[in-house]
Parts: sequence; structure tokens; C-alpha cells
Amino acid sequence: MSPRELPDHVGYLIGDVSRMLRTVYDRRVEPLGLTRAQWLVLVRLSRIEGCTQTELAAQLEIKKPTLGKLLERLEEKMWVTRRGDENDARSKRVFLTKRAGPVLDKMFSLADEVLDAAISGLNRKEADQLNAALLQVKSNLSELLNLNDRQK
Amino acid sequence: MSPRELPDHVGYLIGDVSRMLRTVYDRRVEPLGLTRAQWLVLVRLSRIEGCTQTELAAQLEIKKPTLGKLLERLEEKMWVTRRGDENDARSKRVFLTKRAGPVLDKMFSLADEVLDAAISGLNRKEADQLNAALLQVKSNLSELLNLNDRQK
DNA sequence: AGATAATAATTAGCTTGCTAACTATAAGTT
DNA sequence: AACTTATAGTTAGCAAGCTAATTATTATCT
Repeated sequence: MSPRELPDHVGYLIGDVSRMLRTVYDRRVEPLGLTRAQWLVLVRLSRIEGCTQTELAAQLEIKKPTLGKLLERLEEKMWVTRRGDENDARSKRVFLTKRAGPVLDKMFSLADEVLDAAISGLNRKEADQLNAALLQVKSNLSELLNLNDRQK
Repeated sequence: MSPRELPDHVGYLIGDVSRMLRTVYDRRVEPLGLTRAQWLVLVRLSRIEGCTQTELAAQLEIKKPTLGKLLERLEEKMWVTRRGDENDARSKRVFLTKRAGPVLDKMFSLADEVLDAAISGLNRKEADQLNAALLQVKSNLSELLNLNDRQK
């Protein structure tokens, strides 16, 4: 049962599938002129436009300095703008520019295509079971992470 | 069905689970004094010790310059040694040092613990189905990647 | 009100990923 | 044998992740 002996152990499989999925998708999005880190920012921002950098970094699960540099580049390339908060001079609020809309639409439709291709060969029931199993695993991992955090 | 509407879509779930699994494991391995990139090198090397840098980079799916710098640091810290190939003056062959063995053993047992915890709550049949579904998805993605490569 | 603590963003510096260009050596061609 | 092409590794420089430390501002607490 050790991962040492089984290269198709769940632990490896999940990592492989995740990486391959990203690779396939990245290649399709590349022609749009955005790196992965950059489009992740735009996608997230489309749901919480006008948030502060701290909020955005938390949702993206990256640190504030990492996001700061990303936003600098995105602002240079006119995908994004930042404005100081009216009530709090420390905060900056982040907005998408007009350019972003069509690109986001394209990205979501590409995601649909890739995911459909990825689960082809699974019937409806199997796909549902995969989803349910992953949810269970995710919830197990959430607990492990929380336990860990509490101990800190 | 679009990922825009469903945050628990398979596409997100796989990424989440993969990232959380890495995070949980990384935290347990951290006390051993190795970063993820570094222990990935050691683990892989334990299976193909004495290989060239090019072979190792290919197996790790990273580029040669990336591996080169990793090996520099690992060699400084005495986890690894490099010797020139006898028959090919261009090649260097990579070996683990004595320090590496016990650390690798510890890492494999930590992996077992984490994976057991991750799939807790799934019965045997469900775990097998998860494995099978992931294998199917992986094979779909392999095809997509190959198609893409051929077009290049 | 004034001192202290907390928060938002930035800066500096490290690791790990990449590509492109380079050096040295080996293999293949004519 | 000489020329060309291919291969192994390194160097240089960028992107994106991190932590620690800094600056500016806001909130809290006597």
C-alpha cells in the first residue's frame, strides 16, 4: 500500500491529473496573452470586483507581496486599475478594465471544453461519484489543515 | 454546467485537493529540513540513482536549468553528489549521499499517514472507484497533451 | 488625548519555475 | 578528415511564489 511501490496510488494520481489539467488549459489560454497567475487574478476579480488587495490575496490563497507584483504588471498592461479607498487611506481597491470582459468569457468557454474532454469516458453516475469522493477527500484535508492551524 | 456557476465543479475540486494534499504533506516534511522541490528530487533519485541530469529533469518534468540550480544547492548541503560520466565528458551522473536514506524512509511513512487520513470516510469500493475514475481522466488528458505535442 | 497595537501595502531578498543563448563534447555526413 | 548537427550542462534574465522588515494609517486602550 505504500506510495513507494504503487505509482498509480491516489496520491500521485491527484497530483498528475491536476498538473496535466493545468497544462492543457494553460496552452489554450496562452494565445490570449495572459500567464496562469494573471488570469487567475482576473477570474477571481470578476466575482469580487472592487475588493481590497488583502481580500483578493486571501481568496487567491497567495501572499500580499506576490499579489502586489502581479497587480503592478497587470496594471501596466491595462487589464486592471487600482484606486485608493475613500474611507481608509491604507487600502487600495482593485477593478477590471473594459478589455477584461471578452477575455474572461473566452476563458470560461475554454474551461468547459477542457473539462468535458477530461471526463469523457465516464458516464453520469461515475462522474457524480468522482465528484462526491473528491468532496469527501477535500473535507478530510480541510480538517487536517484546520487542526494544524489551531496548533500554531 | 459552467465552472463560472459551480465552485464545486470537478475542475476546481481536483486543483483544490491537489494543493491541499501538498500543503498538508509539506508541513509534515518541513521539519526534515527540505523544501518540496528538493525532496521531490531525492525521491525520484532513489529510484534511478546514477542517472544523468537530463534523465532526472525529464522524470521530474522540470527543465534542465531548473534542475541544475536545485542540484547545486542539494550538493552544497551534502544531500547529493555529481560525477562526470566515464564515457561521455558532457554528462554528469547524480547520486544520493548516505544522509539521504533515513530521510527518505521517514518521508514515505509520512506519505502513508497523510494519504490514509485523506481518504478516510471512503470505503474500499469507493476508494477503488476514485482511483479508476482518476486513471480514466489521466488517460484522457494524456491524449490531449499528445495531440497538442504532435501539432507543434 | 496620547501611547500602543493592529492593519494595508510595499520593499528587499530568497527559491523555484521558465526560455534563450552559450560552451563543450559527441555523433553523423560527405 | 573536416564540416555539420545534435546533445549535456551552464549562464543570464524574467515570472511568481515565499518570509521578514518597513512605512503609513487606523483602531484600541488607558
